[in-house]
Amino acid sequence: MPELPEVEVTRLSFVNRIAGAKVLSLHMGKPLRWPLGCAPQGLAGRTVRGVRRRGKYLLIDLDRGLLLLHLGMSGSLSFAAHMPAAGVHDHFDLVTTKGTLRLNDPRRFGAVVYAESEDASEAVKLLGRLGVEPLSDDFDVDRFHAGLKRRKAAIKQVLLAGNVVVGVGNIYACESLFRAGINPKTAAGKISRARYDKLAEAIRDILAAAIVQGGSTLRDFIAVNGQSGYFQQTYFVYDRAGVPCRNCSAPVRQIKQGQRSTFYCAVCQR
DNA sequence: AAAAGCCCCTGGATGC
DNA sequence: TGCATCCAGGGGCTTT
Repeated sequence: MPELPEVEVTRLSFVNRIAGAKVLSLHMGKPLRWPLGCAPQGLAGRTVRGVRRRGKYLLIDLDRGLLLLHLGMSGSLSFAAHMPAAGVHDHFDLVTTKGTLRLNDPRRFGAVVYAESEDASEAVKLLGRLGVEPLSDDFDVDRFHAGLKRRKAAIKQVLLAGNVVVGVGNIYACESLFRAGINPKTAAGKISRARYDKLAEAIRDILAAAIVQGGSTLRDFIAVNGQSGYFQQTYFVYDRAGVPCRNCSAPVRQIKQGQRSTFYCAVCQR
């Protein structure tokens, strides 16, 4: 579920509370996407230095090593000084001196992986192929445009792949392409520099606005503070199949691209 | 190298 | 009410 804004809102909600805490214990429930990659008891005594985000991954820095955490489709984190007993979908608890960080993930597409450093193979395997951060200064339109010149795949799927720009999932890909007026089926290499300008701006604006609004609330997403997001109230196309386009009133279309639903307006997006 | 398909898994919505 | 089917915020891996 969680795309970049939801992951970032999650990070912001507990980073200040967990920083400086000492790890007391670590507990795993049912298997997640990958094994943890170390003995859980081996992390006891380490200190949490901070929490960073890279794409949709959260990086929990310890005084030695780090935990890479991914929420998959249905994962959510909570942090509390007094955590209730684990439920059936709670599959990871990091118990610290300041509270417990818990991953609830019904579908278990999420992951928690330990790596000795960001350069260790376990980390490189997950982070190495990731594209540029859309909210950083590195997200440069010239490179965005140039890097996609020879790509024949549909722009929607190029965005989703995450090896050019990270963090743009199904919702924000649909919304960004609508904002930029680009048909999601257009080959990435056939889009002009001027339109990439609009697309980059749309991605930045929409992601930033979604973070400010607390992310999207879908089936599973609730931020750590228990507040749900409000971004979904401003969808223009996502999950609006057949509903009149907010801009031109033509019915929003739903198609499949690479086993994922795409929503778009055939009039506004050409 | 790039593109397309295939999975992993559970639960909610819909339809008969 | 019960049961089958479809669909869902991701993304690594395998196959073309």
